[in-house]
Amino acid sequence: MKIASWNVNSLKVRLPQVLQWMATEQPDVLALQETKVTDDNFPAGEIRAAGYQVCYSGQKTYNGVAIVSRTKPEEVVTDPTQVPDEQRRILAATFNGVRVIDLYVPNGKAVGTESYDYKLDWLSRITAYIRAQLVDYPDLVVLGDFNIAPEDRDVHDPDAWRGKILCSRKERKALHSMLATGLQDTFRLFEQPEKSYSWWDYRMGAFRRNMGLRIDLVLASNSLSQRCRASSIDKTPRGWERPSDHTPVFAEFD
DNA sequence: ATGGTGGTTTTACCA
Repeated sequence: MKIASWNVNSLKVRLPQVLQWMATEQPDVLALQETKVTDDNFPAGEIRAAGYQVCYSGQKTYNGVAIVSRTKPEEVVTDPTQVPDEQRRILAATFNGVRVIDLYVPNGKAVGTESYDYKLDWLSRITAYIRAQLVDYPDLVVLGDFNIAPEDRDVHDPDAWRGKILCSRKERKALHSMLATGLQDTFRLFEQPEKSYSWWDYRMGAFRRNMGLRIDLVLASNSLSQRCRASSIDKTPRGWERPSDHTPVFAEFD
């Protein structure tokens, strides 16, 4: 079972790239973030015409999550009680007995801002939700745009980013608390190339210069992670014309 | 040097 995540930064703009990537890579599940489309405008027809199922939770202009899949999404949840939030950032569904939670973690803007406090509070609440989900679903994947680089090796210039948004101590501590519920960062279960990143700013030729961060993660529950046989980042779509600023990440399970 | 790029029912804001 191949499970992928991609922050598409507008599904309207990126739908052809999503369909192309799925045709090539054949994931069983693809979690999307920043779809930026309301549910009544969601391109479900095009996705179903390509032979996939889809569920979604969106809003106008900002945020929005969706999961494209081979099999029908079951037990779909958009608003867990632990995380009251008008922003559309969470989508949970079950595929072949594997619980998948798609997250678009708040960016946080800058350390010390109201957005930063919202991010930390949101992370604390979602961790409570994950803890509860693990009781019901031992085979659990939590994936998406975490807007946190877990460690310095996930940052192109750790000294320049030290203490900044996406890298601050409190954000990393919040991610650690989430992992401590019983999740593994699947990317680090395997040997990986150095300087592997999943996001590059559109500005300053960041992709060309590989000035990136690894902030898109596929986490798997301890029991499911024992069946993980690969975890990778596919940089190819970031090099396409009119790309998202993120590239797909994915893990494969036996 | 506080810039720059891209998306959005835009002309300000978020990332």
